Amino acid sequence: MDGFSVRVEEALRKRETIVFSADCEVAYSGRAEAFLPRGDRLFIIKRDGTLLVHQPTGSNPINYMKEGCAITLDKTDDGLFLRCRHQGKREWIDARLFAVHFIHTQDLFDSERQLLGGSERDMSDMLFANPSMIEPGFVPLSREEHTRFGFIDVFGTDAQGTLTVVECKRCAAGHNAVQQLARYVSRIREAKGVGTVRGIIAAPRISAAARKHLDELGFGFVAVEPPKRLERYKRDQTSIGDF
Amino acid sequence: MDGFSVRVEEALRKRETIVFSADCEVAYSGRAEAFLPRGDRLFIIKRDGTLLVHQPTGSNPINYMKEGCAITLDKTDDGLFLRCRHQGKREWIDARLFAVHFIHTQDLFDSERQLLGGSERDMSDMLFANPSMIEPGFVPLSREEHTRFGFIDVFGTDAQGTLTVVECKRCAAGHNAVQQLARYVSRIREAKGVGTVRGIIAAPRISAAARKHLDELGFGFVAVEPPKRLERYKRDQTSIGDF
DNA sequence: GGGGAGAGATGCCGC
DNA sequence: GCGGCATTTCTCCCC
Repeated sequence: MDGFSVRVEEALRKRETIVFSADCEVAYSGRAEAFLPRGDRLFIIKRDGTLLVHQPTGSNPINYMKEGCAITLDKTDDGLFLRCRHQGKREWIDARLFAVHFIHTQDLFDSERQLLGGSERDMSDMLFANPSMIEPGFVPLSREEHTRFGFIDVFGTDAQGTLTVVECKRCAAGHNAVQQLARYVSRIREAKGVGTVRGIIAAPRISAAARKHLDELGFGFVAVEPPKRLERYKRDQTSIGDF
Repeated sequence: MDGFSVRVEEALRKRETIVFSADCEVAYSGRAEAFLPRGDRLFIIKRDGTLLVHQPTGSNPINYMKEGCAITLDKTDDGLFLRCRHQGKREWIDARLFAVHFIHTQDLFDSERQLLGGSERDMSDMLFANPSMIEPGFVPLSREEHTRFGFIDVFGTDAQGTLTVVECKRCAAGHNAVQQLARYVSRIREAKGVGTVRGIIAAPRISAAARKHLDELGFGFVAVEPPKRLERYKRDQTSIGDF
């Protein structure tokens, strides 16, 4: 147990990644309040002051503290505590460690960022470059624009020259998408003094309730799948093998 | 490296928790597409078929697969690959492992669930029990109710007997909160044929834009902090020490 | 299983 | 810093 303290404190000083498992109980206070009774968990401490506590199942940490928390070990008469404080956010986690099963500390070298495709951004790029996917005669004017009316994915004119707002969703559109679209359209109507501004949702699909709402407002829906532009890139990566 | 394969395969068979770090590159395809170039990462595999890939900084996994994926090791002429397939979701992750730095496998015992307080649910419970926090004369009729109008946090009558919908937010209220409230109020007006249904947002604060929208619709705002009911509970827990 | 809404949401960007 | 909005959101609950 003492060897554990020494290793943790040395690794914290060297800003190494720390992984250990322990029989423990955990308390959290901050934006909410939580208490986790005794059991075995996996702890991860990163050099940026991130703390993760994982149970043996589930993809999300049962407790966590974001980058920038101060972590200390506190050996008291009541036992050994791992204390984690986030001064800026007035949050803290205390874990009482009844027994430590294993520990590993290591310096990890990684300067890479992940390349990501198929996002809503990629989708609006695709529609901007291929406006006929929205409808024949559509002329895009701008995309991904932070206007004073809000953040509009694609903005343009239809075959009749009518101003048209396109709201993209990379997955099924719901109420939120309809309400966002309605907000943009009504603000542009007001601001431009134009009675006829069209609204279109572009998404792989739309929920029945949202579709009903959309129809009532006189807006349109276009079925569009998000692009997967990385597929070719990855096929060209011989290093990652065959897919 | 061969010892690594043996340990992983034995741990997968025994459904133990597996932790290892490796110099690797990672590809993902599913809801989106991603590629992560070579670097050191920490891998966690849980007995329920969860895979997490962590970089040395940041609180979120850079790659992950939820519960239920099939994990295999594949030794090819191109090198060693960790392959993770999620048949139901048509998602996969392939990690090419250039070098493994350490590995630990262990069976973890944990049957506990976390007790949580300070949620929106706790907030509406508090307002239901203390209706004067909304306004004098407010009489609550229901809370957290799934009605055919939607999910209404607190529903009741004001001092004049007017039907009133209260929408709770545990943090700052924004546009969504105003739109939710407007939707509930208009549906109840329609359904009951009542012209006068009031709407109130109860939250710690409200954004300026949302407040403007709220005022235009004739709705009200009440500043309320979410309760922290676990504080006393945890103070009573002598086992977790002194706060 | 789909839809709707909350979450200790998180993260990003723009003002 | 706040605000708005996407997210491989995740999670729960109800229909």
